[in-house]
Amino acid sequence: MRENFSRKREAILRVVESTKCHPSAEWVYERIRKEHPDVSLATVYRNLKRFCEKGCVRSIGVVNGQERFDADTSPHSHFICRSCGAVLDIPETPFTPEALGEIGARHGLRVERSDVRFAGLCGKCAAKVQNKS
Amino acid sequence: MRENFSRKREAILRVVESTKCHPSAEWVYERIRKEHPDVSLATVYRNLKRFCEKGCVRSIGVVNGQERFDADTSPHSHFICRSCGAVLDIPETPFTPEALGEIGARHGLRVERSDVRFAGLCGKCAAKVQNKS
DNA sequence: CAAAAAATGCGAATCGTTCCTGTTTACAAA
DNA sequence: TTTGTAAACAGGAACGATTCGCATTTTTTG
Repeated sequence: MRENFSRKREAILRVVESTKCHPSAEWVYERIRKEHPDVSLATVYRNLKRFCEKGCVRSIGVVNGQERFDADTSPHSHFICRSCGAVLDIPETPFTPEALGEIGARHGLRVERSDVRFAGLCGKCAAKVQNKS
Repeated sequence: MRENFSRKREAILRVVESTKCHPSAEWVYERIRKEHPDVSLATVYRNLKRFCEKGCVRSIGVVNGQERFDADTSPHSHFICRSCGAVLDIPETPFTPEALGEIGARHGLRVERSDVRFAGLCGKCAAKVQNKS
């Protein structure tokens, strides 16, 4: 049985789950308003935070001043284009849970997770830069 | 010959270079004011941004809402304590420049860098949690 | 030293996010 | 169906980090 889920909460989760663009709160808000014009931005923020706490959504950190979210909580990394801000999934994940344990032991820490962010230019932006010669 | 360096700019860079705490702009501001009480917060921000552009300082991203900086630009990773927010250096760096090239080729991207963030509890905070049993 | 360029201080503005408060909704018991 | 209660919500105010605008000061150049 699913948890307590109000209509709007469910709609917000569906929006996050239905995209691979790693949306910001604002993006989710714009999108949700097409179906539910009476949802407030505060509700989007509240629920995104709640989903992260419950573990069904993951924050992938702040990109250009906005926090970005991902409903795919399986292990994977991200690439961020420094030109257009796009966030793409990258399957490579260098550290196994055991490796995290070893690193933690070596430094006297309890390492729970690792996040890898690649940065550079996505295909489109790399092409644009080329053409400016 | 070093670049154009005003007195205050130099002082700000020295502060960043003199700590391993991966400071925020606010931290640098508080610290610099002990020697130069007339430095403004805007100048700290302006110069941190400039140092990042010049490459002599690196941003290590946003931690608890504040951007954190590191004057050690050699390859290394970071651990962030989810309880106290401390940022520690971790020598492990899983991707060589060649590996980044390969990953980029595989996905049609120009991958320029990778940043690894470990998260969990630092020694002190792990101990505190233990004691709460 | 004078003129031009660069850097700064300070307060206002911006922007993402969170908080506050009165209202609405969901759900269970009567 | 009505009533009571807790959770969720809307909307706007508040907040905090960062940036901007512009007058003033410092540094550089000739």
